[in-house]
Amino acid sequence: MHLDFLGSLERTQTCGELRPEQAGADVVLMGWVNRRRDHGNLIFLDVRDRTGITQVVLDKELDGAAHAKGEAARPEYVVAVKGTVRLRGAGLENPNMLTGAIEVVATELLLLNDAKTPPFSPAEDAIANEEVRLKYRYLDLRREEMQRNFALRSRVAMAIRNYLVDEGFLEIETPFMTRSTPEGARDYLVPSRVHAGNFYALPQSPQIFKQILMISGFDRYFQIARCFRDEDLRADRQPEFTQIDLETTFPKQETIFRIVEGFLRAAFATAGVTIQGGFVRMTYDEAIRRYGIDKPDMRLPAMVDLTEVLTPELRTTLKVEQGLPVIGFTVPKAGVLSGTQKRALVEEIRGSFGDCGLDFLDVARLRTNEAFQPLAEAIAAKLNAEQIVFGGNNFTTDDLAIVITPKLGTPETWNYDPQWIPKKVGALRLELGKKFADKHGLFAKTGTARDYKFLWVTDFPMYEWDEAAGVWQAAHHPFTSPHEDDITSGRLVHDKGAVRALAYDIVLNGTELGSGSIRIHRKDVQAEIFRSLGMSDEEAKERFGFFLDALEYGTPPHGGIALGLDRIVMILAGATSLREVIAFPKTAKAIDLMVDAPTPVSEAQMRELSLRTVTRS
RNA sequence: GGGGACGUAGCUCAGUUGGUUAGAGCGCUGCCCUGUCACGGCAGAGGUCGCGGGUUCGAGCCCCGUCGUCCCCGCCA
Repeated sequence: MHLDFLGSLERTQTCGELRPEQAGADVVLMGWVNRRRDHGNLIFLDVRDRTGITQVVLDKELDGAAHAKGEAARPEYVVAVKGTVRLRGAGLENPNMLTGAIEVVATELLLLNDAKTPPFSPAEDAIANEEVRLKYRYLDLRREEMQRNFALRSRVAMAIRNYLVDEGFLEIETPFMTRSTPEGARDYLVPSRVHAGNFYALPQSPQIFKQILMISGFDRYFQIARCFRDEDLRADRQPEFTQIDLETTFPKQETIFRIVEGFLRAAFATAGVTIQGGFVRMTYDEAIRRYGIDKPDMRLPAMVDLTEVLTPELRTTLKVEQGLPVIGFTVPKAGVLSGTQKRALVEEIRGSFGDCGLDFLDVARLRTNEAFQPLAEAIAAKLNAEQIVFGGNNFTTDDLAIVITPKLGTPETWNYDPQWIPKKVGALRLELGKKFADKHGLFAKTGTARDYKFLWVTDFPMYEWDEAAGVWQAAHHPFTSPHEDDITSGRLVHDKGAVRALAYDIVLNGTELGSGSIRIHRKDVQAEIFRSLGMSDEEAKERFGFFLDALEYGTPPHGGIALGLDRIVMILAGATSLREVIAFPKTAKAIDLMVDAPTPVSEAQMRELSLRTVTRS
């Protein structure tokens, strides 16, 4: 195989831009062979780069040398084409291609590089399995969909940068090698060569640094920052991920909300999406009560409390214990279920609840039984009202309604934690929502604005009770400020369970996009929080001494937020895994299949770092 | 740490009750073809049925173990 050098040839156009207006022009295109169609004395080469595909014609009669090279060309060869743009003849246009009205008649073809037959073709729509894609990531990334995802990611990041810079934010970098910060995840550690037995930690977030930057008087900081957390992966969780991290001095919650809403509108605009209307606000308590989760997916109707609807008489008929809570929800457009389908669904729901003391009645079934008609109608009316509030369609027989109530002989569990029932039912709501997604179409990635339901969840509890350890833990991180009146009222000391944090999450379609808070800026309040978490002064000093020192030198009120860039892009790309928007992601076991990391290191490297491996039992 | 799905040709998959020589489409190789665009025609190559063990006269199929990928729970403020 003879390969050509580029010589003095320069690319004049990309493969996606030629139009009829350029007919007659002499051009030079460079790219990969997407497909080759060989008709003997006439060969078509589709040449691809990231902007698109252009059809190149190699005619033996017009140019025998170019044609001969075209015979040798194979998919994924890298070529340079010198030729003339020509309008395609009548009936020969390809309306499916942006460049389909023209073709380039080659006068010279250079084979710049050959290519082994790839394990899968970047030109095909069908995608290979995840393992092969990740091993040959460079080929997978050549696919049009992936090229589009990363172009989108670049535009989104740029839109956010521009917005924040315009709002007076400074982009400042913070260290990758630092010490453990107070997030709750496991750290990735970096051994120190100079200080045997000591380790840096990779940041789980730049939390403390950005607060220090506020103390330093930078007023407004942001960073598109890489963060590292050594926890098990999910489709929406990678061990290293990117946050849009920001902090400002003298903020109200509203200040943060306005900024975030502003850059999200800008970011979505670059993807061609106009965010309609406002961002819904909801307290944590309301989110749990109505959705059973702290990140509600509002594309589905909320749960409704039917406790009052079940009158004592109905409870007797239905054998539902008096006074116990009853929760209902609907799955829109699930369709009228056959008896068999209903029985299967019943079994499935029982299975998902397991032996946990919840039972359910389904309205569709009740409707067929005259004795239960009043209940069915009451429930339907109640669910209907709820749907109208959220702009959905009216409840019809196509909609599946599920009503959950504790069983007779309920275990203690639900009684001891008032959130237990709504959380359980909320999980079922999502499960069924996914199960019938094809029917209701509410999760479809159509790109229309109404598919994006934004939500601020506010007033998270400051503390959560750690049953195992028997102590109160910070629900957010220990620099989060409580509501001012929870401090002045004394609740901070006497009623920890009721203390609300000035913490907020931004949620989109059931995904937590970001989380932030107004921080503590006073040393006395900070000390009180540490004390309330059972942390001694010595311990606080040991872990955060430098930060407590900084707090004493004129710390302004400040607060901020961090949003997952990967998740934002994932949703905008219509993808269901972060791997689709991270160029070189890791597998569920945190392995990079392309570079094959992690690996053992040499004995010499280990010795230099004063490390030895031991077998963990 | 736990649960589930998957693993058969380069890729996507089929493979019946355990029974002859494990198939298809795409891709690949060679030849033919001047208007294709998922080109077409003819011919051909290509298999450690993830790996190890077991049951059996006989295992892609059954059993045990193990590895890998994916999804979920725990975990991740």
